[in-house]
Amino acid sequence: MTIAQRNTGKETRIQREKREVILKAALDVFSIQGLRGATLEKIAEAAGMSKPHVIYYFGSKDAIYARLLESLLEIWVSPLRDLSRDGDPMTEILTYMRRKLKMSRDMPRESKLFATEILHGAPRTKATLSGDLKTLVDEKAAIIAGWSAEGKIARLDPHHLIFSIWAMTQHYADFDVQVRSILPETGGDALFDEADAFLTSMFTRTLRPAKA
Amino acid sequence: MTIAQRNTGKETRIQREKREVILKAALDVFSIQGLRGATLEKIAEAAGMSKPHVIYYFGSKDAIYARLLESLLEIWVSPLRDLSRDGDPMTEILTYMRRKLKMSRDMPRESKLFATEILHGAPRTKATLSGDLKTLVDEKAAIIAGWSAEGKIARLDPHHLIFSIWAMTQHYADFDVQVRSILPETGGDALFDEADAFLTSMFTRTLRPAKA
DNA sequence: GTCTATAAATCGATAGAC
DNA sequence: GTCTATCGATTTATAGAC
Repeated sequence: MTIAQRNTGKETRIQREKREVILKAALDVFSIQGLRGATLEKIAEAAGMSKPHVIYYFGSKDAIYARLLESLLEIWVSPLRDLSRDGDPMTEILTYMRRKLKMSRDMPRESKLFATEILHGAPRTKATLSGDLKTLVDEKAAIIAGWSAEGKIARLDPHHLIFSIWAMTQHYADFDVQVRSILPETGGDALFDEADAFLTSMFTRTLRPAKA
Repeated sequence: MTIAQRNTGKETRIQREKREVILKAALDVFSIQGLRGATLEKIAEAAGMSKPHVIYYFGSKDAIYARLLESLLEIWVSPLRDLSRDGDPMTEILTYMRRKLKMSRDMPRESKLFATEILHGAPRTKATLSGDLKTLVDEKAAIIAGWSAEGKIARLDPHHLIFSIWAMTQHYADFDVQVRSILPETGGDALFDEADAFLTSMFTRTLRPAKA
């Protein structure tokens, strides 16, 4: 009997640490190979334990994948959640863009995992997308639309503005292989410094209200 | 013995049509399920023939996938190839963006196939990315840099400008499930009309040269 | 060329010893 | 809790009849 089956909600420190080692290893494998491309053997090897041991802690391969997605979702939307009606409009939006860009820099595997899930039709997350996520995006889009109406930023579709921030920041994580193949060798975080400068400039020009 | 093995280069009209039926079916399956998620059985079913028949025409599942990628690459970069030094800078770049957006609208499966390949590390295309594609992008980036230097468009990093066009146009194809989950029901091509308007506005403001 | 039947390999999950 | 050994299901690919 696996822990997953008889678990009553509590777990020891050892158990929690084991789970974290497995989740970390699984993220490495899933983010590059995808759900079907990843095998229990590769995950077990990356985690430094045997296949049955991995199953013992999570019950199934799908359960690991689902757990990863679930724990990722809240972190993933937190920058948008922090966008506040009370701040300076331009600062709020640029800060949101920068936080998303930093997440792409610091959590590329998480970004890829999420991208693969949506790319393949989001079978596990579709309900969340059209539920909680839509609610959050609509709420923040309304704030941005308000700023537009007040003339504090340019008039533009707030939903597509949010999409554009997602697209451009996540692009540097999801398609890093392509980006780095084309760009001259940029050591370390230089790529993201360049991206920050470019995106800051682009969104500043896009958002600046037309002269009255 | 399969056709793939004894093929000497020539093929009949019937054979070509069969291959195209299989490739079309394979694109449907691969683009949603990925390379490992797709099975020969699903491809055969979508193509209306038996599993061994599919193998008979292509030799292996991987060969179908590789062929799809290969035939996609040239079409995929053709809009960038057409960007001309001799045209009006703003028009050339906006036209490029629109052609990419139309490709996302009309060829979403191809976009997803390519996205998945790169996302998973581009094991089959990495050489092309850092070879032919890099050469092409560098060449077009130099044209854009020239326009910037002449003051015809704003000063900005031409490579990242090209990345931003890729990111934002392909986003509507690759992550359509997410986009459509969040946006109010927009029938048919309305989504892409909205995207066109938004991106035209965004890139116009970004590219407009600062007043002298 | 096209099929049914099946071989061969892979993989997720389980059994059971320790 | 952790392992080795292995089952059972899935899947790619082949054999061989027609």
